[in-house]
Amino acid sequence: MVLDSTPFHRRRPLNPAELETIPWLKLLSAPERQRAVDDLKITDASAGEFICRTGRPVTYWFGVVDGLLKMSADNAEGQTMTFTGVPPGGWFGEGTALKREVYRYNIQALRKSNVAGLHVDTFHWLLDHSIGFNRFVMNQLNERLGQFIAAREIDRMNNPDLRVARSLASLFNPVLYPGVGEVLRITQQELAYLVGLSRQRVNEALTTLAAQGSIRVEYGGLRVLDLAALRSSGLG
DNA sequence: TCATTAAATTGTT
DNA sequence: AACAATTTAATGA
Repeated sequence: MVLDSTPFHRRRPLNPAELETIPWLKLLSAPERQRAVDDLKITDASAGEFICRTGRPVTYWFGVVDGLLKMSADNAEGQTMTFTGVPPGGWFGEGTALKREVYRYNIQALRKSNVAGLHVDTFHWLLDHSIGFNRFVMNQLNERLGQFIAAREIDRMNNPDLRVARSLASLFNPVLYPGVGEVLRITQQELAYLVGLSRQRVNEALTTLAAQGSIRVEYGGLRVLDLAALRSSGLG
């Protein structure tokens, strides 16, 4: 295993199409955007590769341009607990970047992904200069708080169909993950890793949800038909 | 561009 | 966990 905590030694500038996927860029003024674009870098992460690890000092604020990442942490018993998946359009680590501390979780690529990074110094410069950026970060923190509260409920649920439904609803969150849109590119195996169920059970749950009309199962991905139903199914 | 082959993903047991 | 069926990606003419 490599000592580097990020694959960012292979970084390169972003092309225009990749810049388009970054939701907060359009909230900045021209000079602010210029500064951000000058600093932004992108890299390929192969499946299984770590973007950042627990305990490493914060160097970048990260965002998913393409692919799928997994956020997890190791507990005292040495077991890995998965918090959430991070699909395209998602930016994470702002809490840690704010405090310039160390990463409190591992971020690992579930499959070959493109990950963009903004240096933590530029992150702070934007916080000091851009109201639009501050709004974005505040909104982001608030939305994620709601997501983690929902995640606690998911953990308590014993019904696998509901677990899958709620986890999917999180991944389809248009505020946190604006790059996802109608179709989420995720295999049933990847979803199984995130939810903590077997692939067979996930397949069964997806079939049930499809029969209810809230999603459609496609090869290599899922299409959301009724996000509200995913969020509230099983509440009566 | 098309046909063939390999790889990935899904559905089922 | 293993298997067959299906879909996509890769290859090369």
